[in-house]
Amino acid sequence: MNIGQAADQSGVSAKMIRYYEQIGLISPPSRTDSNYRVYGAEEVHVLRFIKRARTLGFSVEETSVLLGLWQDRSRASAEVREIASTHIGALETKIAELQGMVKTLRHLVHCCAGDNRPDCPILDDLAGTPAEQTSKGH
Amino acid sequence: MNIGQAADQSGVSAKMIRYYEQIGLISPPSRTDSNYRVYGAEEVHVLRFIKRARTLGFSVEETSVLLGLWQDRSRASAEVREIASTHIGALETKIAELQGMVKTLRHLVHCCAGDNRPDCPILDDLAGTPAEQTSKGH
DNA sequence: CTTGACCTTACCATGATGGGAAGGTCTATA
DNA sequence: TATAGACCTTCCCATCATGGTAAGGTCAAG
Repeated sequence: MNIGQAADQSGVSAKMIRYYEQIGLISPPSRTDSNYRVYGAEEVHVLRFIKRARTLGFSVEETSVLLGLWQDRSRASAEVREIASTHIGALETKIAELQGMVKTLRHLVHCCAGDNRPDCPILDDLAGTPAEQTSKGH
Repeated sequence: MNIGQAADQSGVSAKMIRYYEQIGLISPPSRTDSNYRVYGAEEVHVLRFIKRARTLGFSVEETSVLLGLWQDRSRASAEVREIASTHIGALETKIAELQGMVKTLRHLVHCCAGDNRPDCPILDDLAGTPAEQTSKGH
């Protein structure tokens, strides 16, 4: 299987497959006489594992650890669980931050007439003119 | 005021102030004889505007537009409102994505014993062994 | 044998930020 | 006054994950 097929079957672009190989996330595959990379079902399986982990928001670094645990028969599932739990915490922090932003913006949009008058509470708030903290003092 | 004081008062690092100047987000300040950048209250005000917009998740590009609207006396507040609304939509999409990830991970962690047994549903799921879609079939 | 779709490497770009080096300047203190 | 140390300057490099492009080799079908 060439890199293009492997990309199609795994959902990882050919570009990224080469990149993952370069940074050592996956091992270099064998090559044809004409220097084409050759992949088999096992490699595609690994790539799908990577794709799934990335989709779940794990960094490449974390994915590398998970991949190592996956391929290590003597791994402790507690370790995997801990990585996942930590990751959930990070995601929730991020969600809370974004929700804070949305809340503030919603308030601002609500207060903004949206017509052609140059008086705009959104800009006033960004400029810090009224109270510096709009979402708080509501 | 030197760049260091401006950084302290605006919350934007000196490094980023120079960067914003370089990409044209802010105009070059005057300089002392010894080539030091000199900032006043107005410049700090602009920097705070930028800081606030960035904190709210606006990209530098969007911030640039908002800054232009802020400084343009004939601006339409409808335009600002639209930018903010679009931004809220993008943030909410992102939040939904992250929540999807958290949901899947939660399910996985819940199913993972967390002891030393090498059987780990998290890794199984990442590998796509069971059903490819864990968060769906619950 | 040509055409077009693939593959290879190598380099550049993104966005927003940080780090560091090499050198100039300013201020306080010994 | 000399010197130390805290600033400032520019310039270059790194991050993280990904995409693009260019120049060239290969393969399969017509």
